[in-house]
Amino acid sequence: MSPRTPKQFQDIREEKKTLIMDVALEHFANEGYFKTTINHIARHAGISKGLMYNYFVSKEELLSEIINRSIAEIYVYFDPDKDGYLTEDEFESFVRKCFMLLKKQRSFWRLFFQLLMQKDVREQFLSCHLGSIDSIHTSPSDKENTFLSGILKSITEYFTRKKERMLSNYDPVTELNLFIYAVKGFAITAIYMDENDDFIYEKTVNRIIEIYK
Amino acid sequence: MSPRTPKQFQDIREEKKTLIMDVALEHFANEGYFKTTINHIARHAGISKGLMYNYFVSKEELLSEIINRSIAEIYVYFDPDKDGYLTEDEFESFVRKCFMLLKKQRSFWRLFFQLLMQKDVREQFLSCHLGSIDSIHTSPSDKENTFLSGILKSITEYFTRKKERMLSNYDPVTELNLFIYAVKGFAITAIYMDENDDFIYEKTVNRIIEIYK
Amino acid sequence: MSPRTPKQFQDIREEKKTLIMDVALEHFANEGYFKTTINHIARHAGISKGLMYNYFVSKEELLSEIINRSIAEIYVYFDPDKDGYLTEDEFESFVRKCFMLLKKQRSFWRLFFQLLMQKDVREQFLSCHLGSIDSIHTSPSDKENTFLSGILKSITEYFTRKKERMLSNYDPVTELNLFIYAVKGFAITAIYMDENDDFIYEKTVNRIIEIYK
Amino acid sequence: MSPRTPKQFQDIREEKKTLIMDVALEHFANEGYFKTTINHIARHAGISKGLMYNYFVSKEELLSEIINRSIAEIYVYFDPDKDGYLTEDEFESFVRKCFMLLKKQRSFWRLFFQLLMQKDVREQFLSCHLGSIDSIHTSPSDKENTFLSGILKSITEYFTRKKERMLSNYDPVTELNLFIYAVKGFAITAIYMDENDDFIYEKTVNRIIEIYK
DNA sequence: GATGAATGAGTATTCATTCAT
DNA sequence: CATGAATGAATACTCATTCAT
Repeated sequence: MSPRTPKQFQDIREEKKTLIMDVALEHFANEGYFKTTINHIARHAGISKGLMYNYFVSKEELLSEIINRSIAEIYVYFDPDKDGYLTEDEFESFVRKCFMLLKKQRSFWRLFFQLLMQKDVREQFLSCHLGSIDSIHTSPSDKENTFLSGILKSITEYFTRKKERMLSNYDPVTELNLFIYAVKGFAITAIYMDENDDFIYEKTVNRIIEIYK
Repeated sequence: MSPRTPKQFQDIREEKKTLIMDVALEHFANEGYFKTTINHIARHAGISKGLMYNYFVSKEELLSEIINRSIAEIYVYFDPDKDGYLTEDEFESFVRKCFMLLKKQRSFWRLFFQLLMQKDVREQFLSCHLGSIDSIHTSPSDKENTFLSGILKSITEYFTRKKERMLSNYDPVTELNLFIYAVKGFAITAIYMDENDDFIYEKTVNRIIEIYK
Repeated sequence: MSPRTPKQFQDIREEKKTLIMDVALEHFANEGYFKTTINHIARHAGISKGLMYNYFVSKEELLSEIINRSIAEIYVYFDPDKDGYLTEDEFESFVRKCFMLLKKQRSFWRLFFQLLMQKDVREQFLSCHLGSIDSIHTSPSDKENTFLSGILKSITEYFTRKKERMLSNYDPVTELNLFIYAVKGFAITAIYMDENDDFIYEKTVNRIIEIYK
Repeated sequence: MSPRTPKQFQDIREEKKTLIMDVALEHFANEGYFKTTINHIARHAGISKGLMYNYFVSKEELLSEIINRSIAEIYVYFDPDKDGYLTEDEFESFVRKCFMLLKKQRSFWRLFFQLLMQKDVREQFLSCHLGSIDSIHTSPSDKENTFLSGILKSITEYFTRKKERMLSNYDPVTELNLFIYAVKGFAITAIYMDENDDFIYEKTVNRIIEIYK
């Protein structure tokens, strides 16, 4: 009979928000952001259309929050308190973490690459995160982006250092790029593979480390 | 001012169809299939909305024909009258052709990867071509697909043969996959790079050949 | 810390009701009845949406009560225990009271004229008060409305009597109307003027009295 | 069988646009801008909802165009090629024209005053026309508005000149204002009176001219 | 009393597609 | 062939109102 406490309200909100975002991510990832209707999300989340707008001001903001949540997860995962220097073992660990994240966030990466493929969408939702995750190629100017561009810098240095241990015709930039292409290529392949095919992850990550460590 | 022959009519029709498809492809690739309206395409093609439906029964079929046209181009490009055996030089030539096509059909590949990223769209438009272009990973069952899966078979054999010339721990499947990942990763990167950056194409294709030939 | 008496409860209720009505009136008047949301009012009144419905059964009734309250204020202001006869000084006093009320109830009059301008709204909320405040013109049939139509009758008589002191071509009805037009015209102008521009009130009321007394 | 000519299309468009605007004005004026739905307008205009958007980009723009059309009518009516000087006969003619317009554009004026009564609406739709039509009181700063503020200036001068022919305590500004109040007051009364009550128009305009000429 | 989560009917707007001319 | 007016189903979003706690 007594009214809910603010804490209870907070909990309900948090829980529902998470539920909606989870459902929405799944549908955005599978059916596509544009083809997924608010109606559809609401129905699958077991709530009314109106409630959606109690939690998110618009479909766009729902997408935005989903992206930010996943990006934040990545940040946490990679422990930003690194100095810039990457040892060989740290490089290996970094690569393994990338593959781990790919598995953990399959749906997000499906959504991510999907958005990446549309000019205006990419500008609206991803520009603030690109220059980092998307890799060096698409927007080399955004280097001021601190966290992941920091990682990129570390890897670049790693490849430069590696050159000294290698043959003379070794071009660190091309090698770095190829490393990124391989990871990217695996990424867009893996996000559509059978979810439980751990074997190919293992094989791929091991071979990539073997080559580029 | 004699009346046009049936042949001329046919030519005009073909020409206009091509024009529409060109304009549509450009917009589909840049703004996205769903965000591009028929109206927009018609206006940019300099024709009326109604006429569009004289040439294509629906937006979907327009997309379908665009895809088929590009796929056909690829078929022609790769000379299907090969036996299955790939020499080293033929492999190099094949890789170079892939990169060539990537440049020639930038817009198509932008569209292609965009569609690939949405489950129902991919099923509707690409399933008949996948297992081939998309690579072995996504739909390994479509092996009956004759032409490009033939190429895939050739390359698989190529990598298997290569194993015999290499170290003992060499796994031809992983190596083949990595090769595909690299090409794919470069592809989705390149389609958004500066159009005229030939340099990076050159460097990348050379290094890939160096590694995998 | 003794439990509150029923009287205290009643007072608290009354106080809160007044607060809500004050806030609502302000927003209705400024942003418009339709554009003002219950949410907005509740937030600005520092209460919850749900509580609103503890005090008012609907948005419409909230409006209704606001109107009635202001009308009641007017009733009180004009001392209904008049006989019908209006002396010149009483006429002057009446006019000054009208202008006074205009200042005191600016927000209400803004709301009032706003509602007046929409047919169905006027019928729903104002019809029971019209024929009086709105003036004789809009609904001459409502003459049974006792209080303010009584005032109107007094003024009509006043103008009729005045005719006898005036030139022969004097038409009391036209003169009365013109008097009402002037007051009305000033009203809808004044409710949007700078709140503290007393000067123009003074000048206008004096001149009107000068002319029509 | 032959296709429509551009002229025919132009005519259809013009006709339909006018139809829609006429219907919309009527409903905006009677039921209110906010309460009038696009659906309602479409149904009463005998067209589909979608077609509305073929002619007007939004409900707001529909309103905007309606206002502009009426304002333009006013401009035409008042022959802007006047010098600034107003003779007594010109003043009379001006007043009669005002009353004429009031009759001709009853619906528009109902809409106009309705919009005037809501702060944000007034700013959005009327600000560009105010300072003139709305009269001097609401936005005295907009004097740069050329056409109707020109008229206002002429009338102001007219009242100033008139002062010289009158008693010493005559204040031209107050008198001008009272004139405007009377017209305004009549206006908001007349727009809700019986449409065919010409008599009261006649009486009122004659008396106003009698007083203020 | 008091809260705000939850609902759902309603609103403006879009767009592929049809069709009379 | 060619046009663009016309349609209507679908979509994102709003908001008064209800209700469990």
